[in-house]
Amino acid sequence: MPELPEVENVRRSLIPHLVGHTLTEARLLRADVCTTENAATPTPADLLQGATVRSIERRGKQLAVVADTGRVLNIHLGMSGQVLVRPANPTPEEKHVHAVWTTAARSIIFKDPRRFGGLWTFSTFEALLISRWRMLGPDALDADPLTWVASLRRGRRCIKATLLDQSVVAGIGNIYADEALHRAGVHPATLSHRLSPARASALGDSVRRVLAEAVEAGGSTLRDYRNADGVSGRQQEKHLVYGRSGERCLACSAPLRTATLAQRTTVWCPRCQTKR
DNA sequence: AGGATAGCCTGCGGGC
DNA sequence: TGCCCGCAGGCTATCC
Repeated sequence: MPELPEVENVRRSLIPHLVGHTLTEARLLRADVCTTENAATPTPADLLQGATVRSIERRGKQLAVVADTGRVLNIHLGMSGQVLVRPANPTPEEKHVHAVWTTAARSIIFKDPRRFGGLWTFSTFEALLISRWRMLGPDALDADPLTWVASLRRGRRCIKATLLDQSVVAGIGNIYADEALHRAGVHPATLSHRLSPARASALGDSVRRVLAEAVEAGGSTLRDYRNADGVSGRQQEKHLVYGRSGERCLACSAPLRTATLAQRTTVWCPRCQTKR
């Protein structure tokens, strides 16, 4: 569920708790959620114990906590991952907490029931860029759309699959793919190579608009998503198609259609969204 | 090599 | 009440 807007809100909410703060302790409670560069067992130092946080970066749906030592902790939330701020004093038993960091003022926990997410440690930011982030396309919000909009027209698969492909453009998940397609009037089953340059450009604009709007609304909370301070998002109230299977289109009142596309539940309006 | 598919994992809601 | 099943889905590995 956490897509670009949710991850960006986690990033922003973490900054006051982490940037400029020293991590006095880093504890890994479940070793298999964390991977190091050389596949060795992660040490507390790998997890930034003793370091001061310099910045928190994001690319697509992934975060990178950069320490003043140059070390980097890459966090991917997957489906159910959360980074949450807790009081400094010992927290009551909480399920599915896999890592805990301590600062002078707070504890920060990584919690992930479904464990589709994880942690990756790197000795430098460059090491992250040439390994895990090498397969990510440009960030859907931060990058110039000219760098990726033309790529939406490549391939023989449907445009929904292309939007979800993180190597084309990074940050779009199932929710915002459907929302952007509806806003652009593009049918999700349109073959990517059949998309006209003008429609690809319009779709790129829709992607950016819906993501920017969602960031400002604090992301979408369907069930679990919260920012690091535990605050829910409000963008789910603005969804035009996602989660509205069987209901009527808010733009034209035609019954919305639902099908599985690219192995994802896909909702669209058969009247507003066309293949050409 | 691009693209489709299976599998990972847990919680929840519906049906019986 | 309780059990079972289906569903949610980001990403990697594997296959075609």
